[in-house]
Amino acid sequence: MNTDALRGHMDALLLSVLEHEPLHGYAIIEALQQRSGGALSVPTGTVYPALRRLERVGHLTSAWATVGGRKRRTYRLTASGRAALAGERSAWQEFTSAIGAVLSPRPQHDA
Amino acid sequence: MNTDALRGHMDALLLSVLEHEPLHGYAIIEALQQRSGGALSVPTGTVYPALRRLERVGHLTSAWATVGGRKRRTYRLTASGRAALAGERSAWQEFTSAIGAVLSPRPQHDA
DNA sequence: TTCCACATGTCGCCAGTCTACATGTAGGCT
DNA sequence: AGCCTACATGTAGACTGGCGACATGTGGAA
Repeated sequence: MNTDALRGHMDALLLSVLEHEPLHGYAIIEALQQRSGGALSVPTGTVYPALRRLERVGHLTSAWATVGGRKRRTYRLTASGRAALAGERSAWQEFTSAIGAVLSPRPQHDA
Repeated sequence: MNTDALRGHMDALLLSVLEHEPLHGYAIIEALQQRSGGALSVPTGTVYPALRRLERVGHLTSAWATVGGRKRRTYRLTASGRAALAGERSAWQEFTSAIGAVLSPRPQHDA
């Protein structure tokens, strides 16, 4: 799976996966894959820039850590990020219900 | 509503709205708006090029008609378009379930 | 020493959506 | 007559953001 249809929903995904625990980029990618049952394979070229963008607008903060000799940049939700997540969730509801309403197969109208 | 998050789902919307009856561009825009309960306002600059693209790849055919002195280009689903619609529908299912799985608020894990 | 998993990052491409503009008819209202 | 709105189609160009490909480096196992 995984067309470029994710467009516009990446923020929601990233914020959601960071809701309960701070994670670093690589772990975020794995978390997305696991949570979606393997359906989502988000490439690094998408995730890292997106994380930086979310930090730039204040929805995330980051901190470096070294674990086992590996450098990680760990991201954490801010209050603003939490609010944004709530907004993304309701936007997602509206979005799916709107598209779903159009897409749902309706029986051929019979007189 | 209506961000550019429609990206990648326009084809599905257009094919779906044409499933049971041929329509012309202007009517398609109105149909999308009605079916979505007013949520979708797709601009002409999106719809007309998209229709032409779908015709180019063989999912639609078009024919001119004059109704009340107005020229209309009426689009109709082809067999290929019907197949594409089925594909779009199942892709939409997969898509929403994948994103939904990530987005759904999960309770804070407590020991 | 080779290879893979871990880990982060950038650059440039590109598809597709949107804004704004251009064009024209029909019909109602004043 | 003149104006406005709904109907109807279309294009050009800007913008956006996800993606593929590349670059870099560590730790550990074979």
